Amino acid sequence: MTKRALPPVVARMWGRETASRHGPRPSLDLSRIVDAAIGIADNEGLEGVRMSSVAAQVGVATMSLYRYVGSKDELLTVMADAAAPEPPAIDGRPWRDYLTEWTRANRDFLLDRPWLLQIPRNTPPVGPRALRWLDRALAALAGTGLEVAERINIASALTGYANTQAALVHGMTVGAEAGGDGTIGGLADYGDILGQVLDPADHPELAAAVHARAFGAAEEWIDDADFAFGLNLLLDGVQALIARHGGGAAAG
Amino acid sequence: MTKRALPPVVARMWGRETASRHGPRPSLDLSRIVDAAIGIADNEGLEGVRMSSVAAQVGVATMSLYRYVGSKDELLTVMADAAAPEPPAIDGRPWRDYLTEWTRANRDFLLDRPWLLQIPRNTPPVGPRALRWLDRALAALAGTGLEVAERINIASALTGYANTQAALVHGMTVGAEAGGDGTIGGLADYGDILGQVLDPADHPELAAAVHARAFGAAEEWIDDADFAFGLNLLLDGVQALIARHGGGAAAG
DNA sequence: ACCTGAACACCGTTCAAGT
DNA sequence: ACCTGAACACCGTTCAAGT
Repeated sequence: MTKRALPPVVARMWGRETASRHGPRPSLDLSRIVDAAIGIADNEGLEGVRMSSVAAQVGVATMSLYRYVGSKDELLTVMADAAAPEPPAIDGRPWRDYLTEWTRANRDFLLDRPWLLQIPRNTPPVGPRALRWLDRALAALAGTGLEVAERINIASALTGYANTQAALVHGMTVGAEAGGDGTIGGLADYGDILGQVLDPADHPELAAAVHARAFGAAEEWIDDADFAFGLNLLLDGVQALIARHGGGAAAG
Repeated sequence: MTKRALPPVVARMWGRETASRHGPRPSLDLSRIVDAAIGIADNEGLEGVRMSSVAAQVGVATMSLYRYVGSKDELLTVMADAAAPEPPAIDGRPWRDYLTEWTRANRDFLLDRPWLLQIPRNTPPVGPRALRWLDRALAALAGTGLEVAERINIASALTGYANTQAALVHGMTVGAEAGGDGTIGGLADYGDILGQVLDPADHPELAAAVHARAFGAAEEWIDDADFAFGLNLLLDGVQALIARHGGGAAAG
């Protein structure tokens, strides 16, 4: 309410830095730094992103970066917003069609840049990109008669779902790689590991599932069907809610 | 299928270390180390967990820890499993009642130990505790006629939801604290920030929502109602699925 | 086989000058 | 006001001995 000063990271993400009056002009801007950092993360993963490597990439001394970013954490926060693509266009589609694509696109860009999954998000969305994603989801639900708070909750549940799925698929796909030392190398392995480790007395249901090779079907376990399954759970719930409201166009 | 050797972390989590034949007996075991590390994380947050601080806590040299843990990352992985409580007991309750409590309990222990949210999970669950949680969810759905794969997917969607919600609530509650420098200090701030930053042309729906003070209602925005809302979205979806299967006891 | 001290490598960040 | 080199602090991990 009280119009407090914006937190520094937020100000920077929106280009709201108080412009400096005199003295030499800056030789960089934040977006060049962020793009360089994103490029490094794409190529080498998040561990490749060091203040020194980013600085080298843009051709300045490491220290110069601290003119543009308060800390490495801030840099990561800004990267996380900038690395997302624009949300898909609505084009007048019914809410369910659109939100299906929206959620899928959300998951997909996380899988394209799995290092995004490693950046801890301690706040609700504040960056322009993330807020544009939220905005589009709200717009898609505009005709449904749902209240704003409900629509926000739905969008947040869907983002959460996209995140969870991306993390799961990524964890299964990559397996033993930089970072998680000697972990799991795909689904066959996973069932195998569970089989070796489970105590039927302690994990009866799982032991039965493993025995029944529920994890053996491997390839199709991770594919799109599972994603659609959970997503439709959520969207069915939304649809039921809309119906209960006696609301607008509950097309699908 | 091929009964590969267990990844070292997994072996350690399940106490499957190959016992050593002769020479001095170990002066520690993994669980003492892990408990110490958890204690530190509870008191000081995850940054307080250093190999040196953990070693000091158990009274050995830093280097000794590497007898029990391959790396700090491994230690974190083991901590993440050990820090979870046991899942709630089913007591013959109908699936919907139980899964509601299950998901809520899941969120709650994450909020009790928010440092768990910071530990990146690159794999599906492999620890005994996490697998017991999964097992109980499968058991609760046993009478519904759903297939194992479906039940696993449901459990995974629910854990994901618990995680997302915990992260959201935590991010909103703590605000400016160690780690996320000068970020958001609660919901009033959030609405305020959005108000300052949004461009109505670019974020029309959100701008309208902020204008209508959809974020101003503050206190109740984050409370239990929102959690229940999204959860019921999911559970309604599950219920619809069960009904479609023409399946068992869809009580709840 | 287990424990340990010293040493190394790496990296984020502070500081005091420079222009 | 912006850039920079040197230096500091911190911490995970390797190594070579010790028992």
